[in-house]
Amino acid sequence: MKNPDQLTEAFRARGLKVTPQRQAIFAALAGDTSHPTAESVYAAVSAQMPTISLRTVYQTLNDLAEMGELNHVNLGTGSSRFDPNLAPHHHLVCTECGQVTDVHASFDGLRLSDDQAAGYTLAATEIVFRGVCPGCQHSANQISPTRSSSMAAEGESPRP
Amino acid sequence: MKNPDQLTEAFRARGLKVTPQRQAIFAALAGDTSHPTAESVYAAVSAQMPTISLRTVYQTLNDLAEMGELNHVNLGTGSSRFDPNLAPHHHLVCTECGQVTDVHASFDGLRLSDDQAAGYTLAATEIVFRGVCPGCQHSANQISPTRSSSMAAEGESPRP
DNA sequence: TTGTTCATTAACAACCTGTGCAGACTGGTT
DNA sequence: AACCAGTCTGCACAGGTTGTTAATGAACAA
Repeated sequence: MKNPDQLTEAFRARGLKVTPQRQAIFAALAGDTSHPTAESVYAAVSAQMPTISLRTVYQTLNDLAEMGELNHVNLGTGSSRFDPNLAPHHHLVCTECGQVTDVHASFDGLRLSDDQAAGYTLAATEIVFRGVCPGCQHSANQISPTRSSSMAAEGESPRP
Repeated sequence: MKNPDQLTEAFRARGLKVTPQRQAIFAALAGDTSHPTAESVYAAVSAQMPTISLRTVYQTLNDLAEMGELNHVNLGTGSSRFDPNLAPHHHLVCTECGQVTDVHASFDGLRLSDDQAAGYTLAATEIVFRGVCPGCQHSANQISPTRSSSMAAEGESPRP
């Protein structure tokens, strides 16, 4: 992800204003590798700027995604996640808690033949590995003898 | 997907009753390769059985998914889709209309090394190819000179 | 056949994620 | 300083999905 100053430039270059709210969001995203949801970005920014609205966070994240400064990923965990990591990579998703981990690996041979492509104009290929993260493996062993309810926590702390 | 009779058996085996509603849903799913949403299953079944409730459709689809007779897929098209195709396969998703097409191809070399797996216990690997389907390519050329609004139609006919 | 248990329906309400909107406000420029 | 396009906020609302409740009905075991 670009650093906050670069994002500031990118906004200015497009005639978009650089407000304190946006800067706070840029700062919250910088170096975040947790694939945050809009809610969790909101939580992080709210700590510094309690008056910011969730609406603004959504708006800014969408702007960033539209500008290509952020990837909008949907991994079936219930809410969209935003990935500041622009390098090509794939994801490992915990089926229990929804945690997402980057997989830095490139896979060759993922090209579709013409008839497999069924006439589609291909734009992107995403690979999602699903499994149980180390944390949930432990919880499963220690606490719950049966299968814990799947993806209840979304990998985030509960909202107030 | 198993045929309706096999699903009937599977339900009985679990002590679940086989009601006309459930049978109608089984029948609607058999041979459906369109990755229907709950709504569209509801629409199909309603044609035969107008009194069935959407709630029952959701219930039965979830039951089937829980039993492993159906895959619950979320491809970021706005609503969950249900895939009766149990054979290992991947998906091609239209970024414009949300249409989903199966890709019957197996890709080797998709194994993660231990450190790439980051301690996860891996269960599944999904590949999603995104692009524009033939239908949307035509519409884009013929009707709208600009980019049509993305995924508005969900690939289904509008609801009454 | 009967009885029990489970399923369905209807009509809501609730929930969650995400967006539309109106009006107040402000960054950046003149 | 003043202006205006662009922003922010708060609220309402929408879409998808699930929970509830009560009353009715039907499957299936005995």
